[in-house]
Amino acid sequence: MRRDIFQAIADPTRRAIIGLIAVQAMTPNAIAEHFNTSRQAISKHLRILSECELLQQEQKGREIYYQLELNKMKEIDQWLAQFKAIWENRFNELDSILATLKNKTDENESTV
Amino acid sequence: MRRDIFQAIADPTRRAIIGLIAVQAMTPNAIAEHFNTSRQAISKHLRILSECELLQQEQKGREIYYQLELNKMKEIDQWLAQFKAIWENRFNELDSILATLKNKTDENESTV
DNA sequence: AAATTGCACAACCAATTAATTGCATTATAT
DNA sequence: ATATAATGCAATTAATTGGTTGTGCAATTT
Repeated sequence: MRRDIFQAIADPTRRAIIGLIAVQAMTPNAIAEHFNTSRQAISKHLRILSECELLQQEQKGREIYYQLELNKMKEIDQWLAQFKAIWENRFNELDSILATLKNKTDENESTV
Repeated sequence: MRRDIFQAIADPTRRAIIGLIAVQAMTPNAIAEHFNTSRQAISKHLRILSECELLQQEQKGREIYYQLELNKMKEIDQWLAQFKAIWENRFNELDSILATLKNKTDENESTV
């Protein structure tokens, strides 16, 4: 059982669940109403998300309200950060290339 | 065959490959040297990444240089944006709560 | 107290995955 | 021309996944 956040968000149903409970806490039944699978299947997804520490849960009588643990989501952002660094860097490089080209053009124009 | 970027990054080996070729273009053999699996296994991962449009490739003789298509990586960032919006919002809420508390305290202090 | 509701867990099953081994193909070196 | 190197593709296999149905348990409702 690999069980990390990247595997958690690999499944489209789980991503949809994450989207739902990011906004407000919901019970498994309420979540299941948004999909055309069984409540048990949703329960399984919730267990996986839970094992990845992506869920906060609050028991209220026989109902359990699940909500997204937003802090855990930041781990994805942290992984992405290294690539963001690269693409912003490339963008800057492109920028300076364009600037150089523009200067060249300006020089040529001024000599015409 | 689901084949989206989230499924692509679910596999730890693929994430490692992505990390490698983000910096510089590499051939399958060169990539495979970083792992203790067969070259064919890496080739398969590359195909999956390619099907997700995560790769740029450049043929040089019999070698193929693969590099990461950074723009595609931004799709993950775009998906994350909705949650970022929420967590920044929560942070602001917390901020204002703290501010309110502080004001209350100040008031109390001033009355003492 | 009995029926119902909300939930988790277990057993099972089909589909998918990631890996391996064994080719085939094209480009380079001898 | 022939051997070798770099790569992709196909078949096979074991493990994992995502789903289903069935069961049990605790909290409500009647």
